Amino acid sequence: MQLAPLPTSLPYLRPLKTQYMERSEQELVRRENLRRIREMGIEPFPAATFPVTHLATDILEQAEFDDENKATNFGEVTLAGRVMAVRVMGKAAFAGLQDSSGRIQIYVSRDDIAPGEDKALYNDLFKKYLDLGDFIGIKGFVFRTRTGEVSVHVQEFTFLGKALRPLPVVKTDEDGNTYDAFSDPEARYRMRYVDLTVNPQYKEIFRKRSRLITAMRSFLDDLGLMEVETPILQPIHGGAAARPFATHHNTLDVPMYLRIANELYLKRLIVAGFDGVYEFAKMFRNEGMDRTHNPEFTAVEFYVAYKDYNWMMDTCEALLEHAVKSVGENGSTRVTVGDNEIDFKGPYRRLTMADAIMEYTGEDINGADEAELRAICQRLHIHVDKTMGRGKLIDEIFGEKVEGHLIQPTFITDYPVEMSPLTKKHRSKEGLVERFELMVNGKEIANAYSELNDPIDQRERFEEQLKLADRGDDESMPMDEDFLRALEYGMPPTAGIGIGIDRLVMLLTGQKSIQEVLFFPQMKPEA
RNA sequence: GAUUCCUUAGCUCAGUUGGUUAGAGCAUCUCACUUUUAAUGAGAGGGUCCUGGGUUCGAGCCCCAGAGGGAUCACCA
Repeated sequence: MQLAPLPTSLPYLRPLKTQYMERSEQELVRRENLRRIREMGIEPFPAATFPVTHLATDILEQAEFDDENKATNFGEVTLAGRVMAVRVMGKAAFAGLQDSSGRIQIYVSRDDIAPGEDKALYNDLFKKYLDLGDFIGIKGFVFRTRTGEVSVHVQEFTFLGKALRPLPVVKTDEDGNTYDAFSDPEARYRMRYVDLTVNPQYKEIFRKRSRLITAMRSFLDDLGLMEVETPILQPIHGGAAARPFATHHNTLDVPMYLRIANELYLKRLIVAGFDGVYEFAKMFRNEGMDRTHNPEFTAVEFYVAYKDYNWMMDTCEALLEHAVKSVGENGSTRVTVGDNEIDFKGPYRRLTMADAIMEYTGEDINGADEAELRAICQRLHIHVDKTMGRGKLIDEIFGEKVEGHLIQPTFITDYPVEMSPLTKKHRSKEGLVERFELMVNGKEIANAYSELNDPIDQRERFEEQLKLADRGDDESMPMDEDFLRALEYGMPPTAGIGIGIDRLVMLLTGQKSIQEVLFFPQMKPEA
């Protein structure tokens, strides 16, 4: 039995290189300021709750003023956040206070915060020992400056937390031009806490992501489905065609895999007698990384008994329309992606794969055998190799010539059986299965089928997959005897779907890279 | 995995044909300033030029290898 490596050799426990490096001048200054604050008898990391009453943005949006520029609809306000800019002019100063909602200007005058003889609170603490990035709390009143900027006149201020490292200082002028932006993607992704502090505009992507998931969840709840959790650590990695992450359970001394899909477990729950289940699930696939692939990604899957893929198309439309409304501007179902405006209002166009290929290439693949498909590929100048079977050839034609044209939400239906080992055979079309994918902006957003519930057919499909594995296909599905046993106990007809959350968020927020919609995208370890 | 580009101060970036002690703005430090707003004015400090080799009298710059990142392509969702 293999021994686990020593914990200190694990990359994530290795100290960052910067800990060994000499501290920069600015870091030394901040540590000295920290010491001075303690010397004044002030705790730079206080424990007590700070009673915030207002957010910056609420004041900026709602404040109304009298003739003396004092706010009429705000009394005493208490805010907390980071100091992001300071402009000291002798005995008075302006600063930018940034909280979770945005940034508001505060006005600090020496004799207001230090009314007695001792001016240390202003001269030392505020002017000298306060650094950009420090957390403070302020109490004061809302007013408008000579130049018209809504500000808070500070009467009391409280130190709430020291920043020992300098934040990048991003400045924006009155024309909206940004200077010294913290823009290096590597630094942004590795230090998302810095990124979202100095580039708060990116927070909106994650707020939309959160709203989208909340909306989908409430839709599925309203549909009567039950949210469930299924294993992430699995003894057999089933439910999709992908290479898994392998790990090992020490006590059981067995290999385990991080799930590449949760489909087979959700179907077991349909067997168990739940009429509808859903799961927002992290999936893990040990494959390439690029701007549309992260090793872990999120999908929502749901399975509903006594339904078929036609019902699922209707439901998918309704779900997406509802979800996009919750994220879009003013409840709109439309989003602008590059030069395209995409409308998620249903119904969406429904097109069989064969009809789609006919429409965009003029080639008829209905009833075409492998040799005829190869001839079509040659006419269309599509590169193929000998290992490709019928299903793969059709998939190539679709991927090369059709997919990219499908900008508005479009259901592509009726896939070749070879590509779909978990899907029920089509009720009337030989060689096809009852499957659809939803294409939006030229990319797949959802994948759904009438679920295969015939255990004998399912076993044959697994056996076909094993043959692929023997030929060297390392993405083929392994046999799952327990899943087959479950089906043998009987599963009702069921419709199931998986919707990729990350790509949907990318679409709805106009992001070209999946890294922009993940808080902590996977990166190589820092050197 | 392939191709290609990038890596210089805390941040954003210059850096000529290979040539003295590597520069700028912001940030930092000192001083002045009670309604400023990319605050301003005066002065100062701050560098593993990604790493390791090599060529050369001399390398941030040229060559080789490596690391990390971006973009494009292939596979996957």
